[in-house]
Amino acid sequence: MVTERGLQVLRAIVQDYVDTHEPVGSKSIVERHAFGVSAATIRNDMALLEDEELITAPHTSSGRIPTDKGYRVFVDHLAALRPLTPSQRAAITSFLGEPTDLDDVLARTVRVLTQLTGQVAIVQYPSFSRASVTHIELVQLAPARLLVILVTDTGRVSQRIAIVGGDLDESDVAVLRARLAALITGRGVQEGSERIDALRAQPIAEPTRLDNALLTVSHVVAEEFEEFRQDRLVMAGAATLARREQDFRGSIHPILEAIEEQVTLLRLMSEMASDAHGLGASIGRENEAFGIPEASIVTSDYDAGGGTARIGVMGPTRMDYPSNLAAARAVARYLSRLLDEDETRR
Amino acid sequence: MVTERGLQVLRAIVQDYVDTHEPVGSKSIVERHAFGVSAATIRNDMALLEDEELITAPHTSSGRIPTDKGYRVFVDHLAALRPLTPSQRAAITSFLGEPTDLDDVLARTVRVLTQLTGQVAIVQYPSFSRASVTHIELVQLAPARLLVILVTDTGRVSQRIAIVGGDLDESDVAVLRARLAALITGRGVQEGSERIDALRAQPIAEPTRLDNALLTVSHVVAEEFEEFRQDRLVMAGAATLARREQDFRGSIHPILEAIEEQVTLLRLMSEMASDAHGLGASIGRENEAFGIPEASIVTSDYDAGGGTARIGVMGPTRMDYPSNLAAARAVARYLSRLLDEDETRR
DNA sequence: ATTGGCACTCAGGGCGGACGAGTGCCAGCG
DNA sequence: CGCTGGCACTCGTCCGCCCTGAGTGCCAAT
Repeated sequence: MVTERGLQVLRAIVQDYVDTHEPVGSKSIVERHAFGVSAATIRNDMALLEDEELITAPHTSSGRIPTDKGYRVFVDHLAALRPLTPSQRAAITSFLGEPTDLDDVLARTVRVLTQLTGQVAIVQYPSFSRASVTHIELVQLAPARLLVILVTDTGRVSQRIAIVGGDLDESDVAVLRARLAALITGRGVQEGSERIDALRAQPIAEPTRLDNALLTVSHVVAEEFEEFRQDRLVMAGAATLARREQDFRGSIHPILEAIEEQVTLLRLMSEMASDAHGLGASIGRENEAFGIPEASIVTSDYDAGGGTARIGVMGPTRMDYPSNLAAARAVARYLSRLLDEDETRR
Repeated sequence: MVTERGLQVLRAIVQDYVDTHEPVGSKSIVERHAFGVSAATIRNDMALLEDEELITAPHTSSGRIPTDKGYRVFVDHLAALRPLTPSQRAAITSFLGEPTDLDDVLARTVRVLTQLTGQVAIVQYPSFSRASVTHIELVQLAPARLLVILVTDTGRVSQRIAIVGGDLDESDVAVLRARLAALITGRGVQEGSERIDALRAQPIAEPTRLDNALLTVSHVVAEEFEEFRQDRLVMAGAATLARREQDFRGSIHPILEAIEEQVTLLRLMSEMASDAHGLGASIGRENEAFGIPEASIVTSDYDAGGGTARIGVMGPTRMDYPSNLAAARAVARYLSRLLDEDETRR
């Protein structure tokens, strides 16, 4: 059984290892931490920790490094979030500045988060599945080309081009616009999407030119709804990975792949659990199914327009969890407040 | 003076070095290439090439590697583009498939290019500075919030939110829309931008509520014009860099930085010269001012809506120039054709 | 101009010993 | 019973050494 002091030893090992990037020996622990016991005692504790697979020795006569399980115990029970420095807080406020639109806010957010942590930062877009459509607009670009614009109450705008079969005139477009508006404005994404699908499924005996156009456009609208339903990510800080090359034992290739793929990370971010404070962590091998078994991600939930989404930090398993969690939480809080103001002002 | 055979030796060195990633010795040259002379003769030629700083020896008794200058001579005088294999050609057509809008086409393009070359691919958006505005649309999201949408004849759509001082009703929005439309539809980006600036500079003695709103909105329009004037890039294949880590002597950090910065690469891509065939290359230290002295970029121009833009491939100085140039050219040609069809069909 | 020969250089690999950080274990102590 | 100092042991790392081999530059001969 691991004693209370044993856990403190684990904490010390995690902290020192993250600090120095070198296996931690019993002697250096008694030097750097005031345990009030001798190195031999620490060694006994370490033997127990090793039995529990919380730490491991890279080779027989070397210090110990935490296992993934050790990190897990550390973040769950031992980590006290490291409060941000005043200058870090200042950085958040000044960086985020005056927001214009959602894209802009999130772009700034991801930059401030990578700047604070020195790691790859990830920001999940608020889920739009609960959003509702406030406007649909058709703009005729050419006789047979319509720009289809959807706007939701969460501030997201999406546009897509529809190429209809035959040429339309202005009144045709007006008719289409009115019909679609009646169908989906004020509806939630889910409901709107269903109504569009129903419309498209409905067989028409002798479709007019306009019916065909309506079908084409509603196909495009369905695609846009599909896009709404998919969450999106914005990321920054990939360049910081190069500095941490040797932290990823294999190579940074899987990480860069994951960044480029997005979809994988999206799933990972969505599936992670978060605690009562909205914080979460997924450590090392826990991410194996996502192709990045040597990376950890810490996340913090934030509120956005009724729903909730996540921001996170991705780095080597051997990252500084307390600092990164604290940074994510601070930025998430600020972001929630910002979006809330935005909401009320709207 | 470097002889004709000397240049052939340079070509052999470049080819073999790119192939093997190891310094090339005189003996291996006579083995792999049918020069019909002895190794000693090749050595004499190599000594001359070294005098001209076209090749260099990493250490006293080792084979030679090309210098940046050597690569330059190679691409300018010695490189015959390596034709694509049929399966590569097939990949281009099948990947690009049926285009929907510009964003989509370019996203596919960049993916096919990174897939063909195994390097980082870069696609420059067509320049919109010669484009003209076909539509301006205002959508009222909230009493004091307008979504301002601009559409150009090159198919680009931009949207931005304007927050006006006071609340507006529907007729107010209609007035604004009409005034702005009269001002800029049909105008080129340059001219439209000037007219907007003129409007904003015009002093108004007693501005009405609507005048103020017009000013705010036109400010947003000016920002959108500014965005049009800035070119954009889309990139892919960053993950391939990890495989090539040791090719970049220092680290891949500067490359990742450049990818994340975009602005630098944009300038680099814009400033590069291209030859009569629309091909260009910027090699190693020639990119020093852009922070990536160990990378090369090869580009090919493509035609898009009257103007011309570039696609390119970025990789280590020691890249396979003939293949990459050929791939860029093939994709650029296909892209030009695609956009041309698109244009005529519009 | 080309070539075969030859002495020379030097990076890289393998080997062995010294070093030292760190461990496990044990007997003794409070 | 937990803690401690001591001690033998392990093993990775560093350093110097030598050897090998690829490759060079130079030169005299053709």
